[in-house]
Amino acid sequence: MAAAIDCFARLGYQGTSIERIARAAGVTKGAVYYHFRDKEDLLFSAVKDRIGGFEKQVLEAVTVAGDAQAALRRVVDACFLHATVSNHRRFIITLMIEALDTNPRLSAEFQRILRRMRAFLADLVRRGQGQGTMRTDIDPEMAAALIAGAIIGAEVQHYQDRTEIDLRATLDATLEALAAWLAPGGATHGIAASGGAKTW
Amino acid sequence: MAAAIDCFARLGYQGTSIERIARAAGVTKGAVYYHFRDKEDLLFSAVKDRIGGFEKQVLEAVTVAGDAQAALRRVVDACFLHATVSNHRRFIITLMIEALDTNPRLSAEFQRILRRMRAFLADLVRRGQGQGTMRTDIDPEMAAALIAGAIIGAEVQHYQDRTEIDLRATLDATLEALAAWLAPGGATHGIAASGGAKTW
DNA sequence: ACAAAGATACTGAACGTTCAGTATGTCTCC
DNA sequence: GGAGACATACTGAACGTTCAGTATCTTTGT
Repeated sequence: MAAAIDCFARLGYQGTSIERIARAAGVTKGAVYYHFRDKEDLLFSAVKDRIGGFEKQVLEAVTVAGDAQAALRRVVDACFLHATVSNHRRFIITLMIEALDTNPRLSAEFQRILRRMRAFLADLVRRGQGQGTMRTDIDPEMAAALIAGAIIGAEVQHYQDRTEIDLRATLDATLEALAAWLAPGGATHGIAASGGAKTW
Repeated sequence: MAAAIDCFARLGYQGTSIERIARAAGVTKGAVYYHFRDKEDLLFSAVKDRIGGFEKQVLEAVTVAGDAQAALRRVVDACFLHATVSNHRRFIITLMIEALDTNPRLSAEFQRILRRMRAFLADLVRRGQGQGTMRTDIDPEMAAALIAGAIIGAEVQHYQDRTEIDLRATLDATLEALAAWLAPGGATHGIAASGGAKTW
């Protein structure tokens, strides 16, 4: 299944043949079909088993903390980790885009994953707003979409151009930019931020 | 070729059969092979002819202006336009990701496209810094990567979840966030919602 | 003015290959 | 010796590609 995830992440679902996965795993096609009903079963098993596990790990590793800004940093760190040591993040992005109009069921699965991610990030922003460390005139849902988008955008560019886009540096800069935007005191219109503002 | 771009953008290169393109164009497979040497030729022609045209149009539409912030807004607007009225933006993103490990030549082409885009955005930031409307302690190249990433991330999420991610609103919020980050003197200014030029 | 000659745009039917899926054989360990 | 864990050989369908043939325009010679 690790071989499958790697192949799917790099070549896409349609670009990966069962035989290729089998060879990468050091077995033959028959072995694959012994463990999985068909190609789609292998795909979904990979998504639920590994990607679901990764997602859980990321979210759980963060809910412990108190400071919203620090938690945001840890989310980004977790994404960086799973984008570099394994191919889990690229798997999600690649398959997500490929599945859009070709596999409605898988696409719905990824929709749920991204929604959970955004809901989690929105909660994080709400927490920051409650703590007074984040602007209150920003919609948490929208902030979550921007944070998720910034991470995804950084990853996509990194996968496409590893020599020009250093993922670690780009994600750090992304965090900095998000912090500057989310920091209280920069309200454009509406409610002024509450006190205790501090950059970190 | 319009039919090919639409199919490629939605189903990917490997997910699109020549016959599907032909049917979408109201002809048969033979007609496609009369105009294009092979499937890859069709793909590259589509990239160079249409996507290159879009890119040119975006860059030209912006170089006229003086205000860097307004120019940034127009870049985003152009991306929005080509993401909604045609499928050009989705074509780029979909094919870019699919090509990474499956079509080195195409991947190099997209690498050049993204690099041009970032170089252009970096120049834009440099202009803003020269005008005193943007912070000078930010690396223009890095800012360009973040801007491009934010746009790409917004688009990806929109394609994946059109009901939750409104592209126009998300891009507007992205602009606002970028403006808050890029604004000189810490966080004092945002960008006014939609509307004409603004003094900074 | 008009027909012969050729270019252009396309059709429909093949062909070769790839690949998901299946059926059956083989080995190993309890 | 039988069941689990594979390997091997094969099938059917889809797909990229080629090609002979056809219809419609365009040019040219008389």
